Amino acid sequence: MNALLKDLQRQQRADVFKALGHPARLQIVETLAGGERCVCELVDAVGFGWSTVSRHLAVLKAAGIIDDEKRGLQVFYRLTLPCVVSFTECLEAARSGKQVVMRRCCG
Amino acid sequence: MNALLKDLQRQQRADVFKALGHPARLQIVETLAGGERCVCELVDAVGFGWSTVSRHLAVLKAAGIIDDEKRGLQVFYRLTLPCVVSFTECLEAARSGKQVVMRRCCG
DNA sequence: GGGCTATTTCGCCAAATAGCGAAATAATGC
DNA sequence: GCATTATTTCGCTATTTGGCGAAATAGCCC
Repeated sequence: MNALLKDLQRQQRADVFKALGHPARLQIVETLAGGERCVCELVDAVGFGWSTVSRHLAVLKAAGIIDDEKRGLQVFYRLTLPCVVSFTECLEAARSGKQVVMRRCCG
Repeated sequence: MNALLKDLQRQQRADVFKALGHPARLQIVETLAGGERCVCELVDAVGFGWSTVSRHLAVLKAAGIIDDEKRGLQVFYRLTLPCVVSFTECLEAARSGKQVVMRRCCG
């Protein structure tokens, strides 16, 4: 396989990780694990200003982790990569030394 | 559960993602998936200077993703969270639309 | 169209990150 | 102890990130 293509793929995967590498964005993902939410609910959940939350959402969306849909005045966000949640559970399990079987992949 | 404790846990998980959110570090993890490597091999693999690679390794180690062991003059690094590799495969599968069952968790 | 509400974009500043090369550290062999 | 080799730490600079509030945009209702 072409090395440049591999570099590009790696960069895209790195972008996914980078997007998840911030507590506020992780909390957004956690919240969305419970189903779609409008921005107002996410602002409540993470406790930052609207503009800040909006930019965090844009980062997650650019990485392909979430998706949005406008309905009326509100924009609703939802997880497109639910395996992220399985993986965070796996990380927690690794930290606590518990044995856990990872759930199904998103693919 | 205590909210501050939750915040701390979230920060730690975010640190894991953040550590993985750089192509050079992702390439290091990929390389280590094939077994332990000394720093010189990793420098070859990622194509940056020694000091830069060393700092990337420190970031990965601080996040608990890799571990090191000094033997003689060389320092060998190895993966402590191999599920990271399963997860990146899952991400790749999600991108390409393939169905994949995620392998066992690290815990 | 005008006013209201939900959300995003912009411009700013402070802090963190990523690269480099030089200097410091550590283990080995003479 | 001194030279050599492998690696890390330090000091520097350029770039990116993350917060904010103000302004811009978009949909709805009158």
